Amino acid sequence: MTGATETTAESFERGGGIAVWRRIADAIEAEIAAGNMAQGDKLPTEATLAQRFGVNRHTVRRALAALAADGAVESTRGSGTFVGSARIPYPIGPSTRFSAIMTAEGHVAGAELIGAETVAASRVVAEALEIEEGAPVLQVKLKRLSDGMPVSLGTSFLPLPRFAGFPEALRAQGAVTPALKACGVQDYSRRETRISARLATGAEAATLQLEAERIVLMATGLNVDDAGVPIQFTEALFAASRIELVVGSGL
Amino acid sequence: MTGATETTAESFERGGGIAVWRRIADAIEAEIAAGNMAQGDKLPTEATLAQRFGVNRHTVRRALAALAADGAVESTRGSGTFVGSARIPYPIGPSTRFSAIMTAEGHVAGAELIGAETVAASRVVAEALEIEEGAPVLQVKLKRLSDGMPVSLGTSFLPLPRFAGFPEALRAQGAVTPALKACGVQDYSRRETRISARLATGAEAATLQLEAERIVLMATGLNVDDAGVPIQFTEALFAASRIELVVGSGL
DNA sequence: ATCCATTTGTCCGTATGTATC
DNA sequence: AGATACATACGGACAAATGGA
Repeated sequence: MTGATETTAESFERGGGIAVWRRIADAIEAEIAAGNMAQGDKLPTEATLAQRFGVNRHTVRRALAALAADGAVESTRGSGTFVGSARIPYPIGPSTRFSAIMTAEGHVAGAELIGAETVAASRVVAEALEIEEGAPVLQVKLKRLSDGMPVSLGTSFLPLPRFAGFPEALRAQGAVTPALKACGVQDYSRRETRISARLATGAEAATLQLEAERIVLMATGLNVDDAGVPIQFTEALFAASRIELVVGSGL
Repeated sequence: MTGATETTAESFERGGGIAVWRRIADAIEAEIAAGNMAQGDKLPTEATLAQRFGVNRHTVRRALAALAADGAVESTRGSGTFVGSARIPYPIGPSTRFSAIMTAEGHVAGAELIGAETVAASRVVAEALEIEEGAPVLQVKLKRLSDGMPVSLGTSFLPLPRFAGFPEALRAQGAVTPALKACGVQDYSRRETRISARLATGAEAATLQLEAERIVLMATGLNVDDAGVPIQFTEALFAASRIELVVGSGL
């Protein structure tokens, strides 16, 4: 941050078209991108930055919040603000297997069943699974971990009665693929994935161990068995600061 | 918003574990998701919401900012805050042609060349294009429009001297595919795409006609010609509020 | 075309809570 | 225990854009 210090004393005045906090955010980001700061380096304190840029501490906070949203920096109360770390690549394709992906990347994969209940299929779910609206479906929520850190929060809908035994099998096996196999699905593949991005809700941020106001990538998709029959409509949430989705190649 | 009004008078007190602004954001979002409000409907004013939830106007503003980041709501100064609109699906695959996608969706496509200059290849670009670091490459920036509204902001790197005539061809043709054809590329395909999400920088927000602090989807990828030779390393930015990326099927 | 009330946008200052060191 | 540092919320002031009178 030393480079920007001297030059910015006069340049951050109010009313210059672009908001002051935005210019400060861009300045800090540029400093990081320039390679002046490495992963994990501690930024100056908010008070210091405020003095440096000649603004109120809240104006600096707004800039830091923008950078923290996508993981460029990470703030820890009582400790400080630090330069964020790189994202784990996460392949998306016809055959996406969480455990396989993570172990291939050198991480320890894990899945934790948060909840399983029978609900009536909404219009969207019914259309995807090619069943009637209102028909009973199994809603499964699970959290996926990499090295103990939650990376994804998934909500799946599976048709009943075919997958009535799925939750128990998942609990016993600890992973989705073998649990599906226990329900008679030899193999399955992803037909379509839709990717969007938004901010995490309060509950989502809590389960993903994210601070508030963090960006999540939302991937919704449909899995079909080897006969082409829809078996699972999924919505997976990824912390944008930890994950990067990879599409293509021979996946 | 009428449903939440009566029940929330007492429930938004400070110090309840989750931040007040976050609970307000979730409450408003739930109202919208419940279908009580349609696209384009006007929300109550910030002052009204503040009074309703029994908090300061700034606390409401923080909640609305979170909802505005991903397009759930849209605020206009002097006018008010409105429920946002749906996203346009954007297929990503081996053969992604912007014009074709947009016209198929019933929109009028357009591309505007923002800038073209010769730069030295960075490490990342050089690796992707399989050339030497520091070798001259053509950097092309272009804005893509759908119905006059900017939807994507792309930065491409093309090897030189092969594509020296690309900018002129693009200006003449108005679209990428024919411009590449003018450079001798009969056909090309996408080898890999990496998708991440972050907040737009000040400059990006300006060119995309986005308010500050909006989420963008970033898709970086490599295009290769029919001989498998890398011809274009691209980074495309999409406004998350306007676009939803679609992967898969027979694309 | 002008004025004016309304409404959102930006920034400052202050107070307090809470986690870390 | 105390100092430090980030998190949340309040209040005030003014700017800028809108829209109706």
